Parts: sequence; structure tokens; C-alpha cells
Amino acid sequence: VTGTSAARVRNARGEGARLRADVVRAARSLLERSGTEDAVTLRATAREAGIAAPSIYAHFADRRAMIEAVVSEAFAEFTTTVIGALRGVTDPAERLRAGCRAYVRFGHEHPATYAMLFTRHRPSELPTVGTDAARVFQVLVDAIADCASAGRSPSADPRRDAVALWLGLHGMAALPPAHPRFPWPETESLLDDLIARLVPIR
Amino acid sequence: VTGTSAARVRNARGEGARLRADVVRAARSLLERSGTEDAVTLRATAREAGIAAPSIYAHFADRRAMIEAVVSEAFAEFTTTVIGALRGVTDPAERLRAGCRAYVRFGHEHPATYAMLFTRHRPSELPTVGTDAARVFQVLVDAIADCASAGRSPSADPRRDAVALWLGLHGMAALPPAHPRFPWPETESLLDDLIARLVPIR
DNA sequence: TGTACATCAGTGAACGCGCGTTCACTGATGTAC
DNA sequence: TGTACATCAGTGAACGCGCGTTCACTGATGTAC
Repeated sequence: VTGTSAARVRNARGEGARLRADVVRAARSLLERSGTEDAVTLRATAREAGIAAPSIYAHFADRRAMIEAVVSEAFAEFTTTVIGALRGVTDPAERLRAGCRAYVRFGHEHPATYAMLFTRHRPSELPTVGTDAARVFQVLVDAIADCASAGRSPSADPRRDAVALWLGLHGMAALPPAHPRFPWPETESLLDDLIARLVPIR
Repeated sequence: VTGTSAARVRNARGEGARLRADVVRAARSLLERSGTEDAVTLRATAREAGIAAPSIYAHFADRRAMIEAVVSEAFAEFTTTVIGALRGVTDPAERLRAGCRAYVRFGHEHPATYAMLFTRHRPSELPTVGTDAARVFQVLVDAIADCASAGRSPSADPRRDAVALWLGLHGMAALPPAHPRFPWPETESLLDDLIARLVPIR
């Protein structure tokens, strides 16, 4: 029943918006601990954040809005992580690999969050999800196109290659955490192997 | 509130075990309709099956046992479907493709069921899941090994190839249903493309 | 500098709901004599 | 063939619980005069 055990200190005047970030953070940590979105209830999130349940209504219209904020922020974090992994890497083939490694690592480090982003949801969808997914997809397309124009890959259709690669990356990100007892090969070499099969690079 | 609208006829004496099958069937249909395991409550399943909630306890110890039965039966159905698709196909390369097609088709036709089987669950795991997954995996390994020994594939390590292929198949089975707005290429040709990249076949 | 007041960041109690589960039961049907 | 009884397939009412949400509130802090 103890959430964040330290008794909360009330935010100073004008700093009330901080609670919003605290709530999202609490929901994220609840999500990862429980492994499922359905455990992220309003009341459990409030407990986790060390506040009373009605306080959440100061920042979110209802539970759905809170969950949507969690999805949005998680997707932004995912996108930032993948794009950030490319920074400073100049060799085009290495850039592609760095992006792929970051993608898969995110899935392994935050399995429940990854599943929330890329696994089927309930009827009502968030527009941001499609947009964010498209942005990460474009990173793959560009990385492959860069390999091709640098003469490092014979790729004639980077979009098509990126689709195949995305399918493989999703498998690598989602399947091992879901089936931990399966004798998976070592991650790093399996991923290199997978990329080599899906997008030939010289 | 109307489940199967036809009023249930009570099972004849000695036929009480039929209700077990009815309950599992009702739970499966509820799962696919709602898209999430958490909607498969005892009471909702009872409504769907047209019985009173306590009647479920004649066949299952509790809700968890009921869900486990659903998972077990769904996995058996999945395994049977994939293995059944190989029957009558003699050419080794075609056998492999037939198995892959059946795998992906199952994912597209029963997205919530597929997600239940291959997506991360809560802490407590079913032993049957690991076993069943291993059996389907072995089908892939054998199909690839057959291609190799028939001289149709240069594969030197069918197990390794099968891991890569499984990762791709999971992507193909899970990602398009989860992101329906993404401009996916046509399924059949995308799958052939994916197989060709992952497991070279002559 | 002092005081009244508005505003802000939250809280506690209560509501109605669907849930899993338990309990005592009902009524049809087969079986023993 | 008739009747008492056991068994079987299932039911209705009730429980305690956690949930989302609403409501009237509290108490600290900045601001106007």
C-alpha cells in the first residue's frame, strides 16, 4: 500500500503542473512493474504517486486521458532514444545498426511499454501512435537509403527493405521478453545476423 | 446483456461436460471481440455462454483456470493449424512456405488470440505455452532442414535460420493487425519476400 | 507594515458498478426395490 | 409397473472489494489596499 514511501511535499504555488509529470511517471513505473496496461488504474497510479485519487483530475479529464498521455510520452521517449542513437555515428552501415540496436534494446528494457506501443489496443486509437511509428519507420528508410547511396548496399527499394527490417526488429524486440525460457541466441550477434539477412550491407 | 440469444437448453444427464467446451468457446469469442484478455471476466463469459456465473465453477477452479484453459486450447488450435497446412504438400520449399503462410494467417484472423499466446503475460506462466511454442518452432527447423537436405537451400544451421525466420513471422503476424493504418504491402508477396530474405531457397 | 481576500494545490468521504466467489437451493432424470 | 431416492446440471441471492468519478472542503500562499 506504500507507494513512493517518502511523504509527498506539496508543490509550491505555480508549480502545480509538476504533478502531471509525476502522475505520468508513476503510471509508467506501474505499467512496467505489472506488465499490463490494465493494472494502471487511476487509484493505483495515485497511490504510486503518493497523492489522493481525485488529484489526478486536476491534470487529466479521466482515466483514458491519463493512459493516452502515458502512451504519448512513452512513444516520444522511444523515438528520441532511437534517433538519439544515430547521433555521432557517421558510417552509414553503422548508423543503421545503431538505430536497430537502440530499437531492440528499448523493447528488452521496457517490455511492457514496448508492448503498449506496438501491440494491438482497444478500438479507440491514438493518432499520435501512427504518426510516431511512421517517424521511426522513416529513420529506417533513410538509414537504408544512405547505405545505398554510399554504395554500401545494393538496395533498390529502401522502403521495402525497411518494412522487412521493421518486421524483424519487432520480432527481436517483442518475442524474447515474452518467451524467456526459449534458448535464444545471444542478442547482439542475433541482431547483426538478422540485419544481414534482411538488408544486405557491404 | 443478451449473450447467445437462444435460451440455453440444459445438457442431458452425463453430458454436463459439454458446458466446459461451451465456456471455453464463449471466452474465445469474447476475447476476439474485445481484443483483450482482461475483458474475459467470469461473469462476462457466463453471460456470453448463456449461463449463470456460478455454473463455471463446476468445470474450472477459478477464473485463472478458465483463462489457462482458453490459452491451452488456443495454442493447440494454432499448432494444429500450422502443422495441418503442411499435410499433402511434398515439395520441401513449398512445405516451408505453407507453414509460414498458415502461421501468419492465424495471426491476422485471430489477432487477440495470437497476442494472448505470443505476447508477454503476467508473472505466472503456463508450462504448456513454452512446450507448444517449441513444437511449432521445431516444425520450422524441420522444414528448413528438409530444404537443405533436398539441396534446395544452402542452410548450414537450420536452427539458427529458424530463429531468424520466427522473428520475422512474428513481426508479420503481429504488426500489421496492430498498426492497420500503416501502408503495408500486400500480405502474400511481403511474406514471400520476407522468407526469401531470411532463409534463402533455390 | 498589516490585514482581508483570492487563488492554488490538493484532500476525504461518498456514490454506484462490475467483479470473483460462496452458499443454500431447485428441479429434472435415472436407478433400486 | 410404481414409488422412493440419489444424482446431476445448473440457479439466485448475497458477500466484500477495488474501481472511476463527484462533491464539498481545507489550508497554505501570494496579492491588493
